[in-house]
Amino acid sequence: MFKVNKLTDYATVVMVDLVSADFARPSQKIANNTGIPFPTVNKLMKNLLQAGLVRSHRGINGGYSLASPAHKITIADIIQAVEGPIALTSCVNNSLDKCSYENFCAVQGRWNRVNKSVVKALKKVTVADMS
Amino acid sequence: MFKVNKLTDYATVVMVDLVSADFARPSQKIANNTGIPFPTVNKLMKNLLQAGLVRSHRGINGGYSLASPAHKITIADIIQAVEGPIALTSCVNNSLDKCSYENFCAVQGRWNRVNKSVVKALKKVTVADMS
DNA sequence: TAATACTGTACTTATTTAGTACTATTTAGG
DNA sequence: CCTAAATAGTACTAAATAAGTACAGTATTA
Repeated sequence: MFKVNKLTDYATVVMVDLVSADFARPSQKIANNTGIPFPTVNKLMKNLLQAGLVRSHRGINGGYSLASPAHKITIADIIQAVEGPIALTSCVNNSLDKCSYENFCAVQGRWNRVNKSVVKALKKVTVADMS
Repeated sequence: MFKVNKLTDYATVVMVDLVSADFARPSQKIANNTGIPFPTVNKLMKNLLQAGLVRSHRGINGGYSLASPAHKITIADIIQAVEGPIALTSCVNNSLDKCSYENFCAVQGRWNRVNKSVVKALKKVTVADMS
């Protein structure tokens, strides 16, 4: 089936949970709020942090908070944070894979258009829309 | 990474190849034209046939041909033929999966909007556009 | 300085995808 | 009516990916 990773799904739930956080919210609290297992939340937060979607605060009273306003963070951002660049096929420009048929392929480059179109759709929906 | 199956990618290549077929074109010829392994083409054709995207003719001089004009077959059609219903997450209406968090999930139903938007984008590009 | 909470890495298991093989069935043409 | 060409259907194996878990390390604040 054509779908996003489960982790990406979880990530949107986490992000939506953080919308209501006035201060830093620890992973454990996020896990409790959302029902996502604690270790999984931990794993997720690392990705979201590296992508700059959340800010972290260590030590007592530490935790995570959104790095930008909810209406500025898009589904495309979250997918990219968790799964890396969006590339529907390996022949799309920013793909990490390499297509072995590249040299004689009849649809060479055509997927770029599809990819762009999908990314555009994913950029239209924000965390604010999801909550 | 967020991407379609390799088989879906292959399927578009096959469909594009069939655009130039005046008569039924056998799997073996399609395999030669595209570089996709023969057994894989065979597997693919079954999916495309069941979805009604191609027509088949058995026996000598048999093969496959497009069931509709190239500009009426979309990328969304091909993805659905190969991968089943498009459901970005298991909480999307037409998903075959079942979400275990459904009852208390904060983003319940919100993915439907994203899904619709993506499907719309995928319906805009046709086999004719890819060739 | 002790408790809390993030950081980073590595590992195991489960699931999905990709590729292959084989048998049955249909059809055109000699 | 028989044979060769080609699809139809099922089942299996292996490889790749995703999901979940564990644990040792580092920073911060009370």
